[in-house]
Amino acid sequence: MESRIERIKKQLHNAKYKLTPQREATVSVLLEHEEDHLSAEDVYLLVKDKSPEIGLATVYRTLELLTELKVVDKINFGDGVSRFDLRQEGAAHFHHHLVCIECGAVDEIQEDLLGDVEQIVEDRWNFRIKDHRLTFHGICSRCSEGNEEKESE
Amino acid sequence: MESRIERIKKQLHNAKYKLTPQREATVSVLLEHEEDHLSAEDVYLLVKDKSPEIGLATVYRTLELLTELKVVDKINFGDGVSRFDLRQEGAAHFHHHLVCIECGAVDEIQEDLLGDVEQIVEDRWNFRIKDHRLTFHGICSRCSEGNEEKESE
DNA sequence: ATATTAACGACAATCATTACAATATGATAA
DNA sequence: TTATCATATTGTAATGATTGTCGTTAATAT
Ligand SMILES: [Zn+2]
Ligand SMILES: [Zn+2]
Ligand SMILES: [Zn+2]
Ligand SMILES: [Zn+2]
Repeated sequence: MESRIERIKKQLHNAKYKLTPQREATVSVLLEHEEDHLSAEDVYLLVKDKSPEIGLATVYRTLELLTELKVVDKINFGDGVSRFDLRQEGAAHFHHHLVCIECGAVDEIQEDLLGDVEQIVEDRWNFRIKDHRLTFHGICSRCSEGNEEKESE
Repeated sequence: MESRIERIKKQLHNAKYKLTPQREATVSVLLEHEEDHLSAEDVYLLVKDKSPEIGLATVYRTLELLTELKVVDKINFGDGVSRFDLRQEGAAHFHHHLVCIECGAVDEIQEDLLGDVEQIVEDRWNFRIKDHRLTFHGICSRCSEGNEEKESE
């Protein structure tokens, strides 16, 4: 079976784009950091390790392109920077996020969970849903476990 | 019964802040545009009509303060600016949004709808939810009605 | 080899947001 | 009243993320 990067290459070709060395380096950084939520600057710094001559503008352009092709999703957690998240292969919808207001950790929820809600929205508001963004802000399991004793204060 | 602005004034006082004329002008602009989703710049321009001497920095600080007090919620629809939305009085949670990718309209969903989902997230992920952001992107009712005939093309 | 064109890299420009320094306002104490 | 202190404001400078420009490069077609 072909690799993930091969399939992304095909997606690019279908849309008449090439997988240049810079684009390949960028995609491979994203693949190596699938768990993370990197900003453009983060990606740039990581890509520079492989391809020191790459320019920041190219990274921005590549991320924009990948967003357009829905290879990545662009998301904003409210801290002034856009972050880029590889879309699960074949996933119809973007996954959800848990942002901890204590430690800043960002966890993912791959389960859809919104099926019923989306049905209601489509029906009651007559709105044709194409995409969504769902983020919960709160206290992650690690932070609340560590501080259980403080509850009684 | 006291007015909305009176109650906001009390909230400020409880937190040891004053409702200065500039803050009052800003809040009143927000009240007059409850349906809209204004950026800081938008608010600034509107407030200047009432108080031409107000500074942009003051508007930013006031919006930050109101966000802290949960009088307004700060939201980002992915177009590079933060927008500010008066929180429904007494609402436990922030309302949801429908963003039309055709015409750009932003509609609101005041219903909670997420009760079950939040219960699942709290239980399965052991995450203590404090707030959320839910936005659907798609085609609004007005845009899909107007273009029904195009479906058959 | 020459022309064409997509893609690059370096750097300038833009735009939202924040930081700063000087001034004003308002309450409190001498 | 006058001095003092804290808070809030203003205009402006600085910052930081993102986008635009432009001359160059690299791959492809003629
Ligand atoms: Zn945490
Ligand atoms: Zn994610
Ligand atoms: Zn529309
Ligand atoms: Zn709203």
